[in-house]
Amino acid sequence: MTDRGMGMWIHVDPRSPVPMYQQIVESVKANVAKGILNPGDKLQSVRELSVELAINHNTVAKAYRELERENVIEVIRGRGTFITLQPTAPNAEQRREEMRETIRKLLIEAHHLRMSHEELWQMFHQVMEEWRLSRETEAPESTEEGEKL
Amino acid sequence: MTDRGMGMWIHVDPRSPVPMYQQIVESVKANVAKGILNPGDKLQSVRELSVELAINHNTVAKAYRELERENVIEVIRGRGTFITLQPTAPNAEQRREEMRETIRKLLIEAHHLRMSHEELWQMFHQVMEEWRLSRETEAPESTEEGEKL
Amino acid sequence: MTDRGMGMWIHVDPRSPVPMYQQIVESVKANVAKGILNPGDKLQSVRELSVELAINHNTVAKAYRELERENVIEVIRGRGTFITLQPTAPNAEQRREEMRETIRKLLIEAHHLRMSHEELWQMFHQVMEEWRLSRETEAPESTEEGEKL
Amino acid sequence: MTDRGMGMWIHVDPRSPVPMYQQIVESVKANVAKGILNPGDKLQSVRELSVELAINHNTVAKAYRELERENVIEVIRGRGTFITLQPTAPNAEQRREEMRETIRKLLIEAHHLRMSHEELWQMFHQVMEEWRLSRETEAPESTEEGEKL
DNA sequence: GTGGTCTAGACCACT
DNA sequence: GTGGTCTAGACCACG
Repeated sequence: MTDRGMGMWIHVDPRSPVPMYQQIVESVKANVAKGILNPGDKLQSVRELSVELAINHNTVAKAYRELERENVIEVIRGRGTFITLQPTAPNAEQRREEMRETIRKLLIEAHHLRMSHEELWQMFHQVMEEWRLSRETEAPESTEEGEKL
Repeated sequence: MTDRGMGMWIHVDPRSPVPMYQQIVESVKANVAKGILNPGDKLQSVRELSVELAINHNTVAKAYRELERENVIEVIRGRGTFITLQPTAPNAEQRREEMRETIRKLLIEAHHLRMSHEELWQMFHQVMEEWRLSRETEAPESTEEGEKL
Repeated sequence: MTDRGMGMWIHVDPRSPVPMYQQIVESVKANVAKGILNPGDKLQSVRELSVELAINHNTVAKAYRELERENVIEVIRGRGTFITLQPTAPNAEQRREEMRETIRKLLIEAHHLRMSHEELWQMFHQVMEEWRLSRETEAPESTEEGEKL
Repeated sequence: MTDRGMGMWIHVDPRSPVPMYQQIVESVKANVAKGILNPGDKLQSVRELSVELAINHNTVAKAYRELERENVIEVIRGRGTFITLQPTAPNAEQRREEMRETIRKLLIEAHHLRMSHEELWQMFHQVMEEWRLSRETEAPESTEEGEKL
């Protein structure tokens, strides 16, 4: 977005209880979902990203391996790592059930925060709108920078 | 719902990666949200519950401590533990923000599962309906069993 | 089978081109298939096995994680690692296709070793018989030693 | 099978975890086993094949070296590379033992996929039949195209 | 006690 | 240059 083309979009908080490798996984997936990272885009190498984030390369490698398992990225030997061209999500049904479970937890949390279903509904709506807007703003029409698959 | 009045509604899975104390916390909160547990209802003592679930009492104690911190239950010394009569949720604004963050993660996951926003919307709707129904079914009009505050 | 009940059945060759963590994975799966390790049996802890094999604990941990992903073992927090009671193999269809591919490679290799299909057939038969025999010999009727789930 | 006589039968996937040079080796051996390539047939030169596959020529050279080591092909200086006329497989006994080991691994995998020995047996049978059929279909009675040794 | 995460630094195979 | 594996040793959360 700013100086390096692809490289500015991941932040990791070492003090967070969520493991750093997982923060990386989530960051990459978020960037894909937002259209900041598109199929065929090249990611930084494990070592590059580890330097950028000032963390160990093993931690980045672990994140990349997990992303590969989820079919979000693919590794081309000796060339680097790229966003998968034809993504397919493994375990789709199981993951949908996990999403439902997450929604149930939101309902529980809403109850404890004394939010009505109406308010929760509005929150859904609002976040989805924000998301839609940010997608339109941040996603480049066509990336002219950065190597491609 | 069966033999003990209150006590049958918690299941804990030691195989789950989510810590057992947190499973208990979530179970209790779910029961409150569903109306199975109501303000003033008495909970089992730490020892009772630990026997019931066949787990270490420290684990149950940790869960109760967390629930107390969240103002879901209150301990009356010498009498026992009860669902808070006038619940107030601490850190409300922060927790609402966490809910928004959770919704954002759902949007990301939906993208990777190639779900449209329509479909996600339907999933929200469906889960909320199920929830409403189960509330009406499971929640006793008035609990006749079990000690009250 | 000799001194420690469960603990003698894994060997790992650090000079092999196949990664040590994968050798462990294969060893465990072989032991399960042979009936040496049965559902509910406890495995050595990550640290114990790493000492036994004189390798780093991270390597063992990686193997155990992979085995857990394949539903061969399950971790019970704070208690240890056990052979899954109700195993289910994920990605079954894909793995069957990989098996077919392996068989095709055997056909190719047989051709280059100038083996007739008849001879290959005999090799299959022979190995399966050996296997059946070793299962009957090595599998304990009931394990009296070692902790159980 | 189409335009170049010999040259269209190798596909290499840079995404695969198996090294590209080894994919080439396996491709060539598969073509020989299927009768698509026959003793005396000429292979493309290293440069030609590297252009065709759009990969580095060192990778192709490495594959050819491995094939030569296995006595599948032979290089005639100044004339080119040919399928060996009188193939002899080095390390035959060791390779047969590796085949047995592969079969053992299939037995283990079958167990974990909850396949009976019957089913595995059927899989063997089925793949061998498919193979036989494809041999009869694809193998030219006599190759009329392409240079010969 | 259990497994999970992380670091620092090494070596290797592949392209 | 790429990612993959391994070691040695540390810290943490959980039960």
